[in-house]
Amino acid sequence: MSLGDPALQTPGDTAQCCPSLVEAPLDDAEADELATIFAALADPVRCKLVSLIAAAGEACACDLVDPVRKSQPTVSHHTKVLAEAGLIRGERRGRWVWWSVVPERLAAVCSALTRATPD
Amino acid sequence: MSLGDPALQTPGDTAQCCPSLVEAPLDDAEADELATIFAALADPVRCKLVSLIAAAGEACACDLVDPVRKSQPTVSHHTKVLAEAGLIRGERRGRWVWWSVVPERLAAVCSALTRATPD
DNA sequence: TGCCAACATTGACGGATGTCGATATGGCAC
DNA sequence: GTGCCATATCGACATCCGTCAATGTTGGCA
Repeated sequence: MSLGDPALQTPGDTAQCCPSLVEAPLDDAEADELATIFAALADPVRCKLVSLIAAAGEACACDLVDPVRKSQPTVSHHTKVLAEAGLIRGERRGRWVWWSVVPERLAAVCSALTRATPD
Repeated sequence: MSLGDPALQTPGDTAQCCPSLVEAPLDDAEADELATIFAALADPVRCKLVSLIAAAGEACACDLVDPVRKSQPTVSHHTKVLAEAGLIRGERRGRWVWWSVVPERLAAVCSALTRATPD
């Protein structure tokens, strides 16, 4: 149970929406949830991976190792973190895994940042 | 030089805008810049602080310690991290410091997340 | 069946980060 | 001036996290 289970499909219980950062004070659980999502983006290698995948539409994992100049296990670790945050999604095709962004998830994070912000 | 200098005013060289995460592959500097901003939000205490300040419009530092149940030095550390990321801004009034969010900065982060995202 | 390629997992290491007590700084009131 | 209060900084500690070599697992191909 290595490739199939944890990160490849979008987790069923991960709502696309997330609590608003600016509407009302967060409780502990909401703060943890938001912090986890932001933590997934709080690494330059992972930012690069998202940008590579987003710019290409989708990207094979084997094409991500060279651009970020990290080892294959390191890249695999980072894609797992991003996938568990619901930001990217992987699909197995033969021996390869193709990654794509989850635009609704990115939009939900965006919404959490600005909802009810007084301009 | 404790209160005035580093974090209280918005740093002049911190642009409100930030590189897009999804338009094109990021170079090293852009990835570092974005990751730093997200890292500022990648802690549940800091998420709570932003939500408290945003919900109140502005908030005195002395009113932030109790809600997050952390020590005063810890809260001061977190507000400094948020201010250095340009997400909040502090203003000294007498003995107190009043914090407010920088909505343009939040909007810029939001924009980086969704710009050119195919929906 | 056996081999190989792509990807995931494990274990270990070093550096970064959250936390707090103690202390320093700055400002107001007396 | 002295004393007090709000906030920032420092130093130390424990924990978390990014990284890689080694290894495991899965899928295609001969």
